[in-house]
Amino acid sequence: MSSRKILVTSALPYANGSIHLGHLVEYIQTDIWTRFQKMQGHTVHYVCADDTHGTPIMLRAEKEGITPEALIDGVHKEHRADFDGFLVEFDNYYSTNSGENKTLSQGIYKALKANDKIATKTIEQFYDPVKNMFLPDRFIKGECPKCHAKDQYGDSCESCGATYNPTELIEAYSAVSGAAPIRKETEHHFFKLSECEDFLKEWTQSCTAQGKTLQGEAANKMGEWFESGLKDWDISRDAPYFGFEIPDAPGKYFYVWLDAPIGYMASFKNLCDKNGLDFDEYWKAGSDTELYHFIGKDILYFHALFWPATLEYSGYRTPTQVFAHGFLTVNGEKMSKSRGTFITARSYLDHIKNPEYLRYYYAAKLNSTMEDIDLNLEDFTARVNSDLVGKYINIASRTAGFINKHFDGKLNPSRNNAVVAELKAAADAIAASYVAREYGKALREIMRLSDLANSFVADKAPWVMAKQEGREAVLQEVCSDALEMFRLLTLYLKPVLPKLAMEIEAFLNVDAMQWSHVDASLNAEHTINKYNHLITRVDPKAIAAMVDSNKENLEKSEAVAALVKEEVAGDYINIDDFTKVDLRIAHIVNAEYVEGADKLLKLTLDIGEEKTRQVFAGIKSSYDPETLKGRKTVMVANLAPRKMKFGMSEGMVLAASDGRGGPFILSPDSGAQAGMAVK
RNA sequence: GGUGAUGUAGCUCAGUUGGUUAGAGCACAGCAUUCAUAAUGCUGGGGUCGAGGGUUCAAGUCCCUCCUUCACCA
Repeated sequence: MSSRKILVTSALPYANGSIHLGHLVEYIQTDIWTRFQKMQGHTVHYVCADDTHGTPIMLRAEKEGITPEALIDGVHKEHRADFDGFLVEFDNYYSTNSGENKTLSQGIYKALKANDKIATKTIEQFYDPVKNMFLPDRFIKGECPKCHAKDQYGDSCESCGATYNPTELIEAYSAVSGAAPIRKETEHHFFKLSECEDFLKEWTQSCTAQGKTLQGEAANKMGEWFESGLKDWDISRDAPYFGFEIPDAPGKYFYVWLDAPIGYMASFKNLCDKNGLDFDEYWKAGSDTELYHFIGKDILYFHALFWPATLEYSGYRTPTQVFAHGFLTVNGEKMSKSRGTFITARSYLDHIKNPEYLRYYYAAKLNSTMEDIDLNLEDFTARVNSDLVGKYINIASRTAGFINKHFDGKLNPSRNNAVVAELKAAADAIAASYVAREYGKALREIMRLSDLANSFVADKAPWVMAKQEGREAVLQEVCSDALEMFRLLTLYLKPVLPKLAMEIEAFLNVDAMQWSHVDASLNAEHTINKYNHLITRVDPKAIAAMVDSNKENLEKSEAVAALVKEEVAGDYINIDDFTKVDLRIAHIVNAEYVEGADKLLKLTLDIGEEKTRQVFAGIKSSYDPETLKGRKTVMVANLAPRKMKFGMSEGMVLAASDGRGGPFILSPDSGAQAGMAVK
């Protein structure tokens, strides 16, 4: 067999949250595929990385009071541990916030520019005047223009499902600062996707030696997008932004979706540098190596349009195939925090422990289409227990004892067992199913074969032979044949159950299984080790506990959210919203003018903490600093610190104003001491 | 709203280019078995294949209309 060179990727998880069972569909799907290809003897590299850039990460880090780098470092460790826990075996798991990625992204940008595929255009965008940043749609909230639900996101209404532009929101506000966003012009960089239509039309319909580039459904979807016309792709964002600066445009950064897929290349580059692989062999235009991307159907647009076009026009090879899968539902419904079905990888590992149950179940459900798959928890228990424990493991469990006890572990199989022959004959069909990502089909066939094996044992009834004089040879033969069947079934299941397969290799005393070992056999005189029970049944109680614990985490916040929703019917907030604001009595230790500032005074406030707080307050028009010194007032103590032109502002003092005048700062009655909470 | 998908036994799903009485696993019932961490074998009950129309000697499969559920809409 000729060895192919294959590079495989899974989509990069965003470094903003934990891995959950929905993510795992893809990683398990990809991992099974790569493990299968490796068993075939091909050279396979499976790379992935954390997707680390963008506004949400920048803001979350700020909220937690850490640097974005510290945030993504922590998440990276967590993600790695989760993937390890589910036996997802990356050859390299990297980060998009890497030197390699920066170099590649900038290089690709320059190449696109040299190819006249970059344009600049001034656009108008929402801007947060308090936070001094442009706001992505999802950070603008307001009242739905259709159903008038409050607090809806800038792109669509969760209440009535309407979609609209953020400009249509009523009383829009920034989700970051709460300020009313203003519209502001800014220059953005665009990738001229509209000029790539001919190439993309051809690419999306193309076919390689390995099959069609896109699944049928995906190609249909492309057709739909072509029909509505390709628009240029906005690839820049303004500072502040956590990402890579665009080489010739200070203050402009690459949009996270530009450098994320390049992260595939960067992760591989990093692997090449570690292992002495040839990067160019895999990525140069016209490379005869193979490149496969596993993705969710939601990001098809990025991987079937932007990505191949980016590669094509920057002088790299394009993907061999893009494989999109559907989403996960749990018990037939979208994963839900309140139902406890929003299950994190960690929570599964804590409660169910064995990752191979889930790998098996997903595999049993997976096919090559973009259909959603359902994790039905009752079905999960029944299926894993019946298939894995009842059928498959049972074959060894019911025959190994005889070999260990009566023959000291020594085998003596028959020469031409019909069932063994049928199992071997199925190898090609099973392999074809794995290649085609029809894992469900592969497993159905494997379970059919398991039934045959059990049937064979039942038919021969070795337990009867064990009690009869002079039938030792037949007993040994029957049990040896059964174990040979078990060996073959294990080999077929190895891509799905790698850890169990390793344990069985040790039990059977054989080398690490390769697909070609189908043709081998457990020979006479081969000795197996003592059989220890290999897996136990799923405990329904553990499932219930897992669901409960996921509910628990969220009950509070969900309940509160539900409450808020009800109570906020008018223009009210509830007490929980109010208590989020930490108001304190502040003693004004010092107040001074700020050079260069028209409206600000710099206040030094004592709120009973070790250090005083520095706050910039826009009250210069009403107060002489000298008159403020020594006064007491009220400040918001838990407002996120904000970097201003003149330094950090670590809070906000309260002041009243409207058209009739102001601002007037507040004063507490005598007796209030610095640091007292106001509520 | 537009588009794409989806709807087959109580549950989870197979059903290749239309071709005998629509299949599997689980669950359920009966029998057998007792080697196997209650596992296994055999048998059985259970479906007007979302609804209605049409094409055809023949439709779960092709065409039309409607309904359900889901996703996507950069």
